[in-house]
Amino acid sequence: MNTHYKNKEKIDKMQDAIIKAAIKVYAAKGMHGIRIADIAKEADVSYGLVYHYFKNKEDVLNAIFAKSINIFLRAIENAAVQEKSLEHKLNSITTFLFNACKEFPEFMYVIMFEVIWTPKFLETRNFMSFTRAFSTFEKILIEYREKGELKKSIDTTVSTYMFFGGLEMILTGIVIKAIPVEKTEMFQKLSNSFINQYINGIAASK
Amino acid sequence: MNTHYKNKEKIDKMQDAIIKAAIKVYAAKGMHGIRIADIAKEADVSYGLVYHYFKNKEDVLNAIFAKSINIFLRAIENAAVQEKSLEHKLNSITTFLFNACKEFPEFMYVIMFEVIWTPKFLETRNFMSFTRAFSTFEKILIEYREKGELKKSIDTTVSTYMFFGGLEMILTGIVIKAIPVEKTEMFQKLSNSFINQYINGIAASK
DNA sequence: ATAATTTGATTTGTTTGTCAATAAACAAGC
DNA sequence: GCTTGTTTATTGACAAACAAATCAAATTAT
Repeated sequence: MNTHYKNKEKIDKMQDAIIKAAIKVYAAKGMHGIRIADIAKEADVSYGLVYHYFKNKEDVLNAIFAKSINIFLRAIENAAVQEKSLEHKLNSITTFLFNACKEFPEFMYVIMFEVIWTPKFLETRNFMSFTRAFSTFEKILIEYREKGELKKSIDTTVSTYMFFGGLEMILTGIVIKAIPVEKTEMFQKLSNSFINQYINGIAASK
Repeated sequence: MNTHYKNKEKIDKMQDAIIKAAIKVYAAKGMHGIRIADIAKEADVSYGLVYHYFKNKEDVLNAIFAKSINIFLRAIENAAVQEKSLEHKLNSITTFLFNACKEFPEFMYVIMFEVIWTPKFLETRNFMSFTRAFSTFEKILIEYREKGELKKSIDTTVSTYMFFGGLEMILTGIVIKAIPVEKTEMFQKLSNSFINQYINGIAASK
């Protein structure tokens, strides 16, 4: 029984190491260019060992997907529950993602460029968790609209998509270095600008 | 001389037909799954003929990319020049893209899911034209900010990314049918909601 | 008759997934 | 705590599968 646990732990560790390597390769070569041989090399294990821990290549890819998507989910659902004001909730989500961009750029790269928009992904139940995130967010908006803090006229679906779309595009800009971020404070500044414009719009107030 | 012209025309037509087929295959199988054999079949030509009109597979992909990206560019740069008010400019861009979604969903699918976020794409000068579109848009915002129609405090880079990001996400939602659009009028409604929220934000006015 | 187009079978190259051999980890008996 | 047997991890060479690119032959247009 004790040994059982140890084995499972070891297996998990090894799988994780391989996935980590796979993500690195993925980020460098993309969905198409990724090769088991490269993953093995990056993980510093033999070719065959990858097949000891994963059934096949698809299995590896799915593992990447599954691991990736959970980052998003937890951040959003946490924020939905934990924070009090709308602004705090939004800030909690964006800050989390901006930090992830800063700390695990390769990881975020994979999530944003490859995982989300892959046809394979769109078919899996990973996608379901993605839409769940969207609807969790939309519920927050609806709640605050009913409280009177948001315009009665807004289409919350559109708002939801705008939030994630806008955020994703900015994160993308950062990851591909189209938006330069020299100092760490810049992240907070970007995050604030984003939320402020999202809530208040860009038009000059009359 | 005359024959020369005719040849060029014919070649263009053939290349176009193959690209069109390639886009269809691309939409169905993605960057990874696309095979010359499938393209040939879809275009109803022999395998070898694809290699008569294109140097190799990469050449075909590049042709897809190049063709795709121009749609975006023209819409944006047209709007920048033609329309008068900011709202009209924005509306011109969104309407164009919403219509494209309606009329060529496969095409838009390829552009949004595959072309834009492919590492290969990010390296090419296709990407340059993409950033050019962004900066064209940003210039519009700066112009109207100076006119006093937009808040002095906005970060125009963030606003630009929010616009394209939000728009892209909504278009994505439509293409993958996460946002259902039964009637054609819905497109206009979505487009209006988007622009209105983009300009005025979501917060209730005090 | 000549040139341009079109074909698909063949070659060439690459990558997956298998497998038999080896090493390490572990448990049981002495 | 040492020996032996058994299971599990690890290796890399290899075969099978697959898809790209080539090319000589056939067709069609001029």
